[in-house]
Amino acid sequence: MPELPEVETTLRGIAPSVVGRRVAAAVVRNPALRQPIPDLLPEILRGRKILGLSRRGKYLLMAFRHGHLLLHLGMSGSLQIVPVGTAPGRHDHLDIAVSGNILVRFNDPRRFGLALWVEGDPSAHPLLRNLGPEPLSDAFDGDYLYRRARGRAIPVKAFLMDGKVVVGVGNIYAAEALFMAGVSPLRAAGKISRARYGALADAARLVLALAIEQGGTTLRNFVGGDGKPGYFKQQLHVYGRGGEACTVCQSTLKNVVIGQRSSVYCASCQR
DNA sequence: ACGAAGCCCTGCAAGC
DNA sequence: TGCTTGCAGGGCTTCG
Repeated sequence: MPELPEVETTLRGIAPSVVGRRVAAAVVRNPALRQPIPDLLPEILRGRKILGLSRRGKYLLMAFRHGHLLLHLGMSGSLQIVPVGTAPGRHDHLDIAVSGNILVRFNDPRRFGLALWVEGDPSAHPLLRNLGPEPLSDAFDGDYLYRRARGRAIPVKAFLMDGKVVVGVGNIYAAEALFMAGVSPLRAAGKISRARYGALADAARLVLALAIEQGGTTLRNFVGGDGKPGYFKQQLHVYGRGGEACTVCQSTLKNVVIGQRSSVYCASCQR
């Protein structure tokens, strides 16, 4: 499931092959994503030059002179460069062929993803304008989290996964960051000290940076833009390990549900 | 304003 | 073996 590191990995894998090239053709096979892919997308993109590829949270933005293609991988989506002429598979919903015989293919079995055309300033788009800061930017630190948590009663894990607070921290990395910082995922967000938020912000930053370095976490069959799997999974301490032994103190890791999400933590290391 | 719950969708694993 | 059931989950929407 793509979280920020996986989206970043995809961006880095795809960008060198597409930026500066022109769209030769776009093909929509199944427009029924979270929101429908616009009917006119192929016409909008044809012949246009891709000026850049960037990321905001888990959204990818393909920049053109007359607008942006806004992409989201949902929880099962992937973008890959495939050889031109490769037969499309069952969930290959969108192809973007660019000059130089390069094909970018969007695959998303669960169709929680998104491919929208945005005119004007993309940061003003309803899906982007309320997003919190990037976790790897200077705007994200312990003081920021502490300030935003004033008066909040929700469990800190749900707080950390709220895109209005900070973008890109999904279920995997929230669990890992909380473990690393020694903070219980169940603790009310408003009842955590400034110092502990400092540790938590550092942990989130570290775990995300590490995961990006490793090419993301491969779960199920995530692959980056270059088709290679990520290697971060081997370093997960708590995610997906409920019932197993804590890597630090050997206690049995607990499984709880927080905000509809399964959450694993060590009741002894995390307070 | 806040927080909890519901919804979208399909692959996979577990259970019968 | 082949069916059914339940779970996974990002992020928006709805409800209280």
